[in-house]
This record gives sequence, C-alpha cells and structure tokens, in this order.
Amino acid sequence: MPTTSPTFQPLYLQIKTLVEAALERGEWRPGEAIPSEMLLATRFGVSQGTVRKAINALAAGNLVVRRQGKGTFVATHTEEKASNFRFLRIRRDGGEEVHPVSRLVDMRRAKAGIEIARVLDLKPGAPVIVLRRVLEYAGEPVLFDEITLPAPLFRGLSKAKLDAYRGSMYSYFETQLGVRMLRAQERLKAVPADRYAAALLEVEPGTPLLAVERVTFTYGERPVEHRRGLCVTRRHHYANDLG
Amino acid sequence: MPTTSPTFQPLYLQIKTLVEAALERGEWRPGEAIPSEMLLATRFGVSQGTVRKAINALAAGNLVVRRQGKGTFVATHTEEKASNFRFLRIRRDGGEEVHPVSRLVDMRRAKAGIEIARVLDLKPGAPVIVLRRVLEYAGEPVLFDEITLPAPLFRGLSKAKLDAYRGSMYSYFETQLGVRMLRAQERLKAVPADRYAAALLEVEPGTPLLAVERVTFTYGERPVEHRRGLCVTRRHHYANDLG
DNA sequence: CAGTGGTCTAGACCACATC
DNA sequence: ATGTGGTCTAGACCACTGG
Repeated sequence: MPTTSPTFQPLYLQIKTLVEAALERGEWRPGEAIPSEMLLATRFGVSQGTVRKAINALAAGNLVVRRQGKGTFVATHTEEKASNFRFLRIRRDGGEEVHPVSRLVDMRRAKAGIEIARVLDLKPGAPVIVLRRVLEYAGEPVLFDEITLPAPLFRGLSKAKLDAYRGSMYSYFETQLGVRMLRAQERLKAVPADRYAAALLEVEPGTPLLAVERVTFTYGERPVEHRRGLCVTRRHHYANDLG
Repeated sequence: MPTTSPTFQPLYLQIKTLVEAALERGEWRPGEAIPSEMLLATRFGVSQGTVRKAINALAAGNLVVRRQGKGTFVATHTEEKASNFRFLRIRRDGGEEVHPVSRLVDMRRAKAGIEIARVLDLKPGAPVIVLRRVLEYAGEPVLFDEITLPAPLFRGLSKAKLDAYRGSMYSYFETQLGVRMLRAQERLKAVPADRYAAALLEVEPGTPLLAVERVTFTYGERPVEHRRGLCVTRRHHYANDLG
C-alpha cells in the first residue's frame, strides 16, 4: 500500500531502491539473471505490476537489461556487443566499425592533486593509481587516455594482469575488482597537442586534439574514475545524439 | 484487441503512431495541451492504460511533456527553461549559467553542395539558405555557427525578422515557419581556426576550436537543418552525460 | 511444454492544479 | 469540487525462449 506522507514516494520507487541496494550488495553478479517479476513481487509483498515499474526504471538507467522470454539480467561491461559502445563515443568517419585495441603505456602510483581530489571526492594527497594507455583503431593511434583511480578501491590492479586481460578495461574492473561503472559525465574541449601526446599519437605538436574529460560514477553516485582523453580527429570523430 | 500477425506491433505503439501523426498534421499547436487520456482512449477505442503507454513513449522521445494535474502538452522550443538547454551543450567552465546572445552575421541564398545535399536528403544544387551567426556568452564571442536550411521549407525567412525576434532560433522556426526540430545528431572534432573564424571569435588563426557538426530532424526522421559550429573552448566546454 | 517478460484491461484510489 | 496525470492491483492473454 502507498505511504501517504508529506515526503511521498511511490511504492515502485521504494521497490526500485530495494532492488538497487541488492544489486549494490552483490546479491546477483553482473551478467546473472535476477529473480523473476513474480518472485520479487511475493518477496516484497506487492503486485507484479509494481515490480515491473521498478525494474523498468532500473532498466532505463542501464542497471539491468530485460530480455523477453529469458529474464532480467544485471548489466555488465563484459558482453556488451563488441565489448564497447556504452561509453566510447569515438567513431571512424567512414562508418565501418573497427574494434579499437588498447595498449597500456604505463601505470604508476601517485597522490591526488587538488583538482582530481575534488572531482573524485578525495582528500588532496590521497593515494591514486594513474594509468596511461593508447587506443588504436586499425593499428592507428587515435586516443591517448590518462586514467586516475582511487587506490584503495582498485587494490590489486597490476599492469601485468591488465595487459594480459582480454576485454575492455571496465570489464576488467567489474569482474576482477568488483567496481562497476554505471554513469559518466564528459566535458569536451579542443586543445593543442603537447610534445608527449604528439609523439604517442604520431602527430605534430600543436595539432588540435579533442580533449575529453570524464568522471565516472558507481552506485550511489560515487565518483570512482577520472579520465582525460586526447583524441586525433583527422579520420575519427566523437558522436553524440541529442534526443 | 492486439493484432496477431507475423509483423506484430503492440496496440500502444499503433496508438502512438496515430497521435504522432496528429501532432505532425498540427492538430494541436506547440505549447498547447492535447486531449486527456480518457478522451483519447474513447476516441481510439482502447483503454486508458494503453493510451498512457503510448503517451509515455511520446514523452520519452520529447515530443510531448506531461504535467501532473494539468495535462499533456506539445513540446516546444519557445518556453524551455531559459529558452535553451535541449540542444545547446556549450557551458561556461565555472558553472554560472549565462544566457548566450545570438548575433546574426549574414544570410544568403545558395545551392546545396554535394555533402550538404547528402545529409539533408536534397539534390545537389537544390536551393538552400545559409545563415551565419555568433553566440556570445557575457559579451564574449564563443561559438560561430553556419546554418544551412532547405529553402522551400523555410520560405519567408528574412534576416530582418530573425534579427527582431526575441527568443531562440528554433523557437522562431517553430512559431513563425512551422518547422519543428525534434532530434539531432552531432559529430565533434578539433580543428585549427581559419582566418575568418579567428577574426569573428577574436582568437589567433590556428587556435584549436571545437567543431560541432549537427544534422537536425523533424517528424518522420526528415533532416531539415545542417549546422557547423566552431567553438572557442578557453573558458567554455561541451557537456555530455553518458547514461 | 513451462517459464519469462510484454501487453491489455477495468477499476479504485492518490497527488496535483485550478476554479 | 472537478479534472488531470500518477499509482496500484488482479487477472487474462500474448510473444519469446529453451528444454
């Protein structure tokens, strides 16, 4: 029954919160099916229709994926078609889809600067891990990323293991470290290539590059990654749909 | 009752198509309320719940806006909060929201080149209107747009009228010319400023600029605008959310 | 075949806005 | 008080998947 009160929240949103909490606590793993609507309905003591609305809301936020006839599954970065597409917006100009390959440049431990600390909600000087990598499309270096992660959350990350892993970086974080990337904010600018990026991306210093700054969030809107990408847009672009 | 057939389409989607057609034919004007769910249900001979699903689908595509207790309204570019925000992703770095001001540079008639013709689904050489304008944030030129429109659809467009109009360009198109912008695709690159853009944007030639190429669609996925923007990203950025 | 999500209905009631 | 969209329920049936 609905809770009538000044801070009214519909029942299906309360159910949504409960299921979301179960997801966060790992009751079902990424890729696994969650219980059927009927089971959840009896578990929470509401009708199937109410559970349906709750799950639809979760599906709208890409926390779960519905598949008719099969069930509802915890979203994962592991099996997304061609292992990409939810967060990577860089495309070839022509249209032919090419799977980029990631090449890890280096990895080191560092302390959070004041800006990184602010966006990751850390104390300045907190330990972080900094990864650098290059994405190559058809052998051509296109994107240079510098990725900053809070060290405690990503304990156990090693260059060797990441190098050996087949699959996307977010897939690795999810399956090996238990950190799930759910949502991200990006800010784009145009900047000239510095000497270091120019060398890695095989362009002249000063070449205009697309700078993509990303903050990625996990459950509870907690920021867990900062990423700065520099992209050569000679034969590639950043695609965006405005609905 | 549902139509059982090999090309099955649920009833609510059929209703959605009917309402969409009514919107396109202008049965209700932008900003106006459409009939209540009950009225539409009797009109189409289905239950209120089915109409609800149809309208929810339209609302998800931003064709209509639902307002509890008031009704469902045809989406409009005229009253969107602060007259912007659905398509303009350029923001000040700081965060203080500043309303940009549009300054029309020139307007001329031309013939579609091969590329423009392709994206606007016209024949090469078809008549188009080309607008150029600068967007200023707090008096500072930030974005230079070159906007190409199919001439027949935008008959009656004049520089004087556009100059005099208070409100966004899409609001003008919608209220004065009956062309509604519903959806857009954007492609972003980083490019060096040419001399002309550099002068208008008050930067040095060669300065990296964010190039935003947009194709905008109206009902039926028909492209009706091509736009190329060049943006100074010294104190501004392009904001994007990845869900 | 049984089980899943998806659709459709009818009715009751709630929250919000307006008069 | 009335009318709007929003929630909740219960039940029936449909479409899809897999054994």
